[in-house]
Amino acid sequence: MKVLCVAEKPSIAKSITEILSGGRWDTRNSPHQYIRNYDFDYNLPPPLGSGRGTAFTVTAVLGHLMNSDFDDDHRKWHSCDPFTLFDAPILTSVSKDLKKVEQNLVNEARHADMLMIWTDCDREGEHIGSEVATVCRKGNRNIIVKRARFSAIIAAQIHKAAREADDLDQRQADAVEARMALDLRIGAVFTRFMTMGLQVRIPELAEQLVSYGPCQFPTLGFVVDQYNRVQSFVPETFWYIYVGIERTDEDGEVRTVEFKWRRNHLFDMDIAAILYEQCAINPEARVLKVETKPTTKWKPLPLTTVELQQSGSRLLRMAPKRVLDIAEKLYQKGILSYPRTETDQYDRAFDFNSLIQKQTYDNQWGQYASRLLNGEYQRPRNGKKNDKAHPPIHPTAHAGNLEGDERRVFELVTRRFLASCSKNAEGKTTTVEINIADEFFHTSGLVIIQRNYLEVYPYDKWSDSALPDFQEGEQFTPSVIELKEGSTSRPNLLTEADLVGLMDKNGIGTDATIAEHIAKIIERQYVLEKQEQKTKYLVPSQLGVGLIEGYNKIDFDRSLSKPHLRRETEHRMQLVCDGAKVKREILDQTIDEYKEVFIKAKRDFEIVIESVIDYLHGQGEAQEALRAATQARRGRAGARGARGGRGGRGGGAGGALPRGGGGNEDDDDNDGEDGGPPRGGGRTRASGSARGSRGTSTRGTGTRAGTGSRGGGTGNTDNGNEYDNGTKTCECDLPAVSRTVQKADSPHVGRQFWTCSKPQSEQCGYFDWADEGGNHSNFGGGSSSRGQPPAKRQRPSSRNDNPGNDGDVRCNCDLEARFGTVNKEGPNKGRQFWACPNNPKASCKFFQWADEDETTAGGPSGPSNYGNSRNNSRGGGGGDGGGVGVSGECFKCGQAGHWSNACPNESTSGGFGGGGGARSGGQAGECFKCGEAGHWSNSCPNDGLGGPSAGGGRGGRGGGRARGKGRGRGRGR
DNA sequence: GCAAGGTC
Repeated sequence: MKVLCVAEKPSIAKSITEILSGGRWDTRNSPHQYIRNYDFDYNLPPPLGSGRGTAFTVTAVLGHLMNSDFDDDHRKWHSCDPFTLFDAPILTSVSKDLKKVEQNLVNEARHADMLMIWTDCDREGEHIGSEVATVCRKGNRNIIVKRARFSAIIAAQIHKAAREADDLDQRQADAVEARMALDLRIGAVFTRFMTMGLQVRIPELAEQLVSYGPCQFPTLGFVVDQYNRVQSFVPETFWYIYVGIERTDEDGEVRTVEFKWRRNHLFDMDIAAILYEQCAINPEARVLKVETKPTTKWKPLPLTTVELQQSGSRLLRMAPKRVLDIAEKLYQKGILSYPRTETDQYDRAFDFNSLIQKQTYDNQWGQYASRLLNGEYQRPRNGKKNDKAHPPIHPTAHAGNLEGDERRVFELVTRRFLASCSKNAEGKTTTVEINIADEFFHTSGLVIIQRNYLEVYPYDKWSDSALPDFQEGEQFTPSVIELKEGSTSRPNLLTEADLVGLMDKNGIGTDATIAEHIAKIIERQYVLEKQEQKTKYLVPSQLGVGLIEGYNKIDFDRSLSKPHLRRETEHRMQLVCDGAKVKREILDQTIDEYKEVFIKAKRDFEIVIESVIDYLHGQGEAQEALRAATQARRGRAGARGARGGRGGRGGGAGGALPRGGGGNEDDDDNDGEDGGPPRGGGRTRASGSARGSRGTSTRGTGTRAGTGSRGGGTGNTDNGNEYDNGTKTCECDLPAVSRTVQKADSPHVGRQFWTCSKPQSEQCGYFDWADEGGNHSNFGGGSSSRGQPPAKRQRPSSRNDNPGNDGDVRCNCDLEARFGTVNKEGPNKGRQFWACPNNPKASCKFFQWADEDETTAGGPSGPSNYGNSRNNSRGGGGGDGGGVGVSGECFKCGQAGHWSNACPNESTSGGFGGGGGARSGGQAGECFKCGEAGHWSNSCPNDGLGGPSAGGGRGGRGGGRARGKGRGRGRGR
């Protein structure tokens, strides 16, 4: 009996060998330079083995073995109409550079009785496993194929996986096959169509590749959206009372202590002026409270791939892709752990000691490492993510001879590791509250008691700001009382770190591919990098904005530039994994939908062309602004013009985009270097001193929150901006505010969190820790109900805005149900419910009242304890207080549980479904250059006659959908 | 000349 084990990568093959062999094995080279074959005996008990020594060989592949492409008739760009690629044959073969890997498998399988597949336990791994099986059967038709499932490289699990190996899960492999086919077909169809369509019409683009991909386009969409947000921002003036007092501090130096107004600032100048006058007339201040509390600055969480890319980009100012590439190199050198991990918690048995020991030799952090070993060590915090395959990224050796960027990445990872093994920083915050003429003001100071992790982690800033002495009851007259004017400030463009966060949250790409997608849209010149002071921002190019704006003008049901289409694909893959659908069904359905999108895009492509031309050459305000925004870089790129590769770095020449703001890595308000994109448009900027202009509005108090996000909370996510852009939004759909835990006896004192901005009595109960990434949707976890091992490559299959749903209420799609409250006037107003989180088309229609026994609902699961945890986490009842709330009712009938376009109470049929019919549609067969049928553009007899007749509305699916647009985007100037 | 997902 001989067993051939195949892992997804050489490192895992080695780990498995070390465990199963008990440390004694022989090793042989394979035909491939990176792959070795390990031989040893293992006691594999019945039924799989005989219990006696079984000959084991462990080897590996290097990820996917096969690649797919179209057949010869369709591979060449001008050989066919792009539309035919929706249905053209796809050939799958072993990639050229992996032939030696294939050869090794065939050789080894020849002598084996059983193939045991040890690929990673996720969908992609299952598919790689099926490829391995296919190849091994070439060498041995009768080989028995088994699948070992393990969720961590831990001895007990690995032995168990070997003994209990079962079968490959064809459903998961099918789901991946569907994804591959869809990505190839859709990418090729749209890329060829756009490239050829734009090339013949726009001379500057004559050699430009204009690609479309289901990940790259939403990525570009994020950049354009934020650019538009910046452009459409209108600053608002506000007024506030400034109070300052000069005091002598402990060192005998006179300094001004500034007090903040409890009302923060007012947008109504008249009211502010009245309140100011009262203070000016009666300026005596009285100290109401002096309170000193311990405060903590939390050490960073263990490092994931996404975090590494974000913090590398932000702190080291390197492109995320470069950070990851370097980490990969360091991994191959054996000094960093595996750099692609979603895990931010360490296993219990993790050996911190010896790893810290290795760092004691460093001349920068060596001493600190020694101190950790001598008693200052504290176990790292646990994050919420665990891919069950790899630990957080950490140094595995000391490397004193690195240079340049390798050195910087290694230093970041190592300092982060040591910081995570340290104690939190501790300090004391003193808050002083005073009142002047019934207005309240406060100030606070910080005294750091123990820097702890900060000593080794200079990337986090926390500085002393001790206050002079104040006594409760003390009275004094401030040195300054002024009415000052300020204005809300423009949001920033996205940084690469912001974009990584957005993509991660919206399920675009995986931890390993996110950086590549960003690099791709830069390479395609959809996006430019713009250096402003220390920070590099992403500006969409004229081409990028032209494309996105052009497509946005076409009335698609699902925008090509938003994340929803990709999410839908993910969801359908899950349906295949769960057995609810078969591969063919989702392929047919998705391809039909994309055909429809394509037909529409083709029919209206003139709109896109004009949009691109407009942004390249037009004279409008928006066009000028964009030109100015990209000008600085163009100048640097010199004579290379629009095409010419990526410009280098360098000092930005300003450009027209106002304000960049410094990097936010130094932001003391942000615990750590994580954090999403700029928070809406709400930052405020003070300027000037007392001034007498008069306003007329009668706004209330508080910071204006700028553009916010997430549409109106009424559900249908087909259009608008309703992806997660990192701005925290509470259940009232208002921008959440950041606060700090103040209770001295709380274990979380000093920790920051997000909460509802309303007064306490009206709060919706929204809550989110600021240092936990703030993503309250459950990213994967047990992805399927069928008990598969957890996946390494997890991703969200849908959004869920309920902070309390920890997964115990699931809909029929096996997604975490969405929690909502009926807001519509009627008998059910205020009642809470669970519903399928999916968009209407894919919804399983699951619905369940939160206050009813779940057996009355159509739901499959829903343990009966859903009420407790939910209500607790939402702040213990108290009513929603008439806020906008999470609404989930149909527009037409007012009932919850479905959207208006799937309203069962609607008499008209609605016009969904569609399907079929459009396949021919008269779309195939015309030349791109002249629009005539019967020849392709490369042999166009009418060449040189001008543009194609892109319009015409030929064929296509008639019978349009009776669906309102309601897009409401635009610039809002 | 297209995509996205693995991996060295």
